[in-house]
Amino acid sequence: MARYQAGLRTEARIIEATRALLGEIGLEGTTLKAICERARVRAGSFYNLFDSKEEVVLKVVREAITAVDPDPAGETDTLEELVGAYVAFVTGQTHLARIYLQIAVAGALSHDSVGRRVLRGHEARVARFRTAMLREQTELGHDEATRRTEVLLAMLNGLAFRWTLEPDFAFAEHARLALEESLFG
Amino acid sequence: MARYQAGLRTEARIIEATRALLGEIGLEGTTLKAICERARVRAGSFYNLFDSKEEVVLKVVREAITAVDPDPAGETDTLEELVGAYVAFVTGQTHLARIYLQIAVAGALSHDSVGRRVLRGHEARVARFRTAMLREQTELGHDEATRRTEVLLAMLNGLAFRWTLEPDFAFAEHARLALEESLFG
DNA sequence: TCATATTTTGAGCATACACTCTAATTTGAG
DNA sequence: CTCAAATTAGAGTGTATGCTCAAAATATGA
Repeated sequence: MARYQAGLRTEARIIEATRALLGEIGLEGTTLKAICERARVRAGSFYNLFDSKEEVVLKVVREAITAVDPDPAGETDTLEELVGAYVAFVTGQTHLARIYLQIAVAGALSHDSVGRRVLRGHEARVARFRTAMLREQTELGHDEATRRTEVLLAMLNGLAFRWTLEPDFAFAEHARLALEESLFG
Repeated sequence: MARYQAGLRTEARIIEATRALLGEIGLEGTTLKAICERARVRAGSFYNLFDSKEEVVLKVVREAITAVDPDPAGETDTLEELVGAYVAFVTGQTHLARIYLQIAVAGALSHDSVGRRVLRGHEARVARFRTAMLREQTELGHDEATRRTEVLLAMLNGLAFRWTLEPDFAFAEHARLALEESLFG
């Protein structure tokens, strides 16, 4: 399995091309031909490195699902920091954010394992946000905190969704202000 | 253009089949073959009634986009009624709700006119929710009401999105309770 | 430099797709 | 009942897709 440098570089180019296509054009437009053209590679080279188109796509999709939860090791986050991290991800990693939203809605229907993965990621996020919320509002019960966390995350996802429709939408501002004044603070 | 009954029934079957497939399997799985099988029709019959597959799909998609804003004539709605209508749509018209979310995220990227249509629908909804909000909280300025409306709608879309991942999710309850306690009341 | 492993090529394959065409059947108004 | 119009069937077309394969080109360690 020892590999040459050329192969590793090609693999990286293919992954990058797939990520860009998924984010810019979507699942439908991410064909093998498109990936190969963007990565400047012939089909044969592609299949020397990957078993199938699905393999790269899923690799990138998993990357996107994971990336929605940045710094998963962090234990001392405040709610504000967590929201800030989410905003930073969406506005920074545009491609991955778009892929995440697409997959979560469309991919969940078709590919079952992807749907489960998205759900697991969401549940982990709920747990992390809830911990932060309970630290700041100790009077809340576990269930009540869960409920509010779900609503907060729904709001963030909804704002990301809104920003997908119109890139000029002031995503960060809406998220920040809504957090400040609402029931979540 | 006078039509026979048989043709009208077939057309309805095709539309219904397309709607079901889009809602259950998604855009990717909604092939001509699948539509024809579900509608019990051969390809020839399909093309006797529609110019292209895209025509039916767009017809159903437009239907979904419009349906997200039920009772658009209503003038005396309260915020609570508007939220209730949204919840009723999502939980009642499952197929259309799923299609709407899919299209808004994925379709908006590919088919530009669809993206614009979704955005227009959203803006109309913002206007209607804002009117209701201003009626109940007269101290709010126009901009502040717009901002809060965007957040409220983002929350509703996000909860719908969440419910897409897990049909057992208590969508209606979360929406109702969040409205009651939050900054929107 | 040589030998071997890896990578690249590009023509080509099978399949699934959206769509067409003509002949046959069914409909419904007169 | 008649007959033109509407509908249907289903084999068939062209194209795009994901993918294969054998041979050529290139990289790496000794």
